[in-house]
Amino acid sequence: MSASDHESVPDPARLAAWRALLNAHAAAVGAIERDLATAGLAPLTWYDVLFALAEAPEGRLRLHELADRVVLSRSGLTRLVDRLEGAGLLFREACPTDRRGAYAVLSAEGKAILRRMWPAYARGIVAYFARYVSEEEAGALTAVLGRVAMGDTEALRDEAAARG
Amino acid sequence: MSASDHESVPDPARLAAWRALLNAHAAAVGAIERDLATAGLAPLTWYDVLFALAEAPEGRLRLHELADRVVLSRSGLTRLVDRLEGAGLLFREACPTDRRGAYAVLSAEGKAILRRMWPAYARGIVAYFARYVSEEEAGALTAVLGRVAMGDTEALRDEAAARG
DNA sequence: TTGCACTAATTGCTTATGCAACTAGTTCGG
DNA sequence: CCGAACTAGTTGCATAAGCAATTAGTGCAA
Repeated sequence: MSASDHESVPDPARLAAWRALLNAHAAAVGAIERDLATAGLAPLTWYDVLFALAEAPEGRLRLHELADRVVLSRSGLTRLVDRLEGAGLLFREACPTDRRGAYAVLSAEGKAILRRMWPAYARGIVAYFARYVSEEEAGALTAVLGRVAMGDTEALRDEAAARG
Repeated sequence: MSASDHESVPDPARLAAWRALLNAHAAAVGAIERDLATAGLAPLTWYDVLFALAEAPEGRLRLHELADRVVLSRSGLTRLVDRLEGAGLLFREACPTDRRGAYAVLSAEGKAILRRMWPAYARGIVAYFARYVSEEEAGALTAVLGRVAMGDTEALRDEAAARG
């Protein structure tokens, strides 16, 4: 490492991994998205939102929490929730303790759509991703990519800790 | 595995890996894209195209090849090339052996932009991705995700082989 | 209690992307 | 040589996503 680099340039191995991540994501997501559309089903982003709600207690989440989980900007989430609400898959509910806020609440129809989408989505995950990944590799991927996904949050916490 | 599953549902380990892939990609790409925009630089897709051209012999590639490399639809690529051509970073050139076709050719200014973007992009890759990945993990990621990225092509070849 | 800095969500605007349809050109069988 | 099937690239249309600005509400500090 030269003095001027400050570790700011990735080495070839990590760079190759980065390019592989971009290509794998684009190929797999693109293919799954196409299959879902062909089958007349909702797009992946809809599934992500409905799934996040289904996982949450009482099937409800504040909009900003939802934005974090599906990794979408606030404005993007507002409009995505608009579309889902228009389709009857969820509804907004005012937050009693904070009058600015709203919950997104999964509706019965939303749950039904979630169940209906899963088989097709699962087939896509297997056909375009899981098929190429061994059990051990899956564990490794989860560990590494989990750290990458947490990056933002972690960095913020680190900075806060350094400051405070 | 039940008889009706036909391996069409991913096991928990691979499913977790899939979700980690989605989240890691969204977080890292989003952060890098934001940093580039803040620095007044071109978006990632521009870099990808210019880079693909820079790698190709004579800095030129047929448009459909370019579409494959950057994993974009044909129409998407047409418009992306429009924007890059408008910015003077590349130009179209008619293909002498196929009058339907065109090359995208990297311009001198395109090369310059590519060089100018790299430091910022590299910093982003390190800060939001490489930082969380060890050398061995990088190798494993490249291998696994490389297979995933190749998926499409491979599947088509397999089918062709099975048919022929 | 009043004012100020902050957060939650939405909206206007701009840009990016895909599908389907189209034009143009190639290729191959008969 | 001719037409049918295919490929290259572009365009119309619809949709998705982000930033910046806006509205509304919270909470802390003097």
